[in-house]
Amino acid sequence: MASRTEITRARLQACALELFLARGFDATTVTEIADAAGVSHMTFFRHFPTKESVLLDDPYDPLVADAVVAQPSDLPTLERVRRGLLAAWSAAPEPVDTETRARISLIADHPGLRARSWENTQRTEDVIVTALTGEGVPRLEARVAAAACLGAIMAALLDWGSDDAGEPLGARLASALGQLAPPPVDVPPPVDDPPPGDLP
Amino acid sequence: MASRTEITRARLQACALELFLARGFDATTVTEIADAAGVSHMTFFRHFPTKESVLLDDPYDPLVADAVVAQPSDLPTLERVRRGLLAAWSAAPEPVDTETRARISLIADHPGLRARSWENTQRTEDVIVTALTGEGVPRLEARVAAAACLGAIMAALLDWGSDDAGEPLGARLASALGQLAPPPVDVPPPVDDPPPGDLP
DNA sequence: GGAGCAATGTTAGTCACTAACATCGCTCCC
DNA sequence: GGGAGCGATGTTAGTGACTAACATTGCTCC
Repeated sequence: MASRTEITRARLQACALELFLARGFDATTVTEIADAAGVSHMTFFRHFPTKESVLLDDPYDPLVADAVVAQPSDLPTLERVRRGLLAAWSAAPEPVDTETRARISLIADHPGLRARSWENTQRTEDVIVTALTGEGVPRLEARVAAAACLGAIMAALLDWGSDDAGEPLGARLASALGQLAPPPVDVPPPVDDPPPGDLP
Repeated sequence: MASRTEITRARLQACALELFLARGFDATTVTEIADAAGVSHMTFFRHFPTKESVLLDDPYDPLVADAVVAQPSDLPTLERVRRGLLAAWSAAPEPVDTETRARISLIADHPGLRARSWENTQRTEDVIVTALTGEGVPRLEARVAAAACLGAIMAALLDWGSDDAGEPLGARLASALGQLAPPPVDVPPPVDDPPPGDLP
């Protein structure tokens, strides 16, 4: 059931999105959003801690961590995280309506918002890293695997936001993570890394 | 030669770092930094556009893009970017003094600063992506490769910032990028991705 | 019908950041 | 040597995000 506060919250989000699309994020003040929603600016901040968060409140799931941990533990960590994220998405793909698209577009075209949205991603990263280190995976290894996979996902998401080109989001995400997959056995000749000898 | 403005700028940076370490980033006001440096708060903003930028002004190099493009173009894009970044680092490893360490520590322990520093990384990403797409690499592919590699580097950097543990930074960066390398031919049995059929 | 609580409003403040204009100090040129 | 001119800085006044403290409203449950 939709309580009073949930209604207010939803109206604030809707009015904010509308104003952001009409005038741009920076040119819209919190007071204007609150006025449009018929509340005071204090009510806005009781529902959203910052102006950005009215666009960015993706409740990043802890079940992503479960999906990662559920992958076979003898896989390299990167591959484990990659398959976990793939599994989490196909288990519960987020609905992609016009409004979501508009939100992501706004974020993709605004460096400050892109940066802030990375804060959400970092929370997801933390959840994954905590789950993996709890299983004995070295912390740096877990962090790098999570950051690389989430970086790829973010790139695909923002790329889709700044230019849809008709391709569905799910396909782009799958293709992004596919790039991080180990190659099909023989395509690139196995070459060693350049000698890291002179790294300080 | 150090012009007057360069001296002022350096003093602002030094005073800011000192105050941030003593009281924390949020508890330090720009006016306090300016006072400590013996200038007005307006002078601060003439040298740094934001309070964060006094910590984050890493001039992210365009020669990274050159190093990436210089890698063999028949490699998969991810591997090309990975080797390019490795080459760029070993060609010009950034000096790691106490002050740099303190700066990165401050950033690593502050979610807002971590997010902002991602803005710098995005500029590097843009440079790499522009260079690669100029060579015919599909945009999404270039973005994903750059984001994954830079995500791994950021993770290693912040991990090092939040807990040095004596290991040199260069070793951590090399190990982070090493995780993204194609596996040595046979370790993980070549398994197909889970069927992506139901992706919307 | 009133007690109590949750949501909201009011007011006053701090701080990051900007714009407009004044001043100071150095250099260069006569 | 003495201004002219210019770059760096100061002053002042303002906007807007965000916070804290306290008042008010309106609904629910006894």
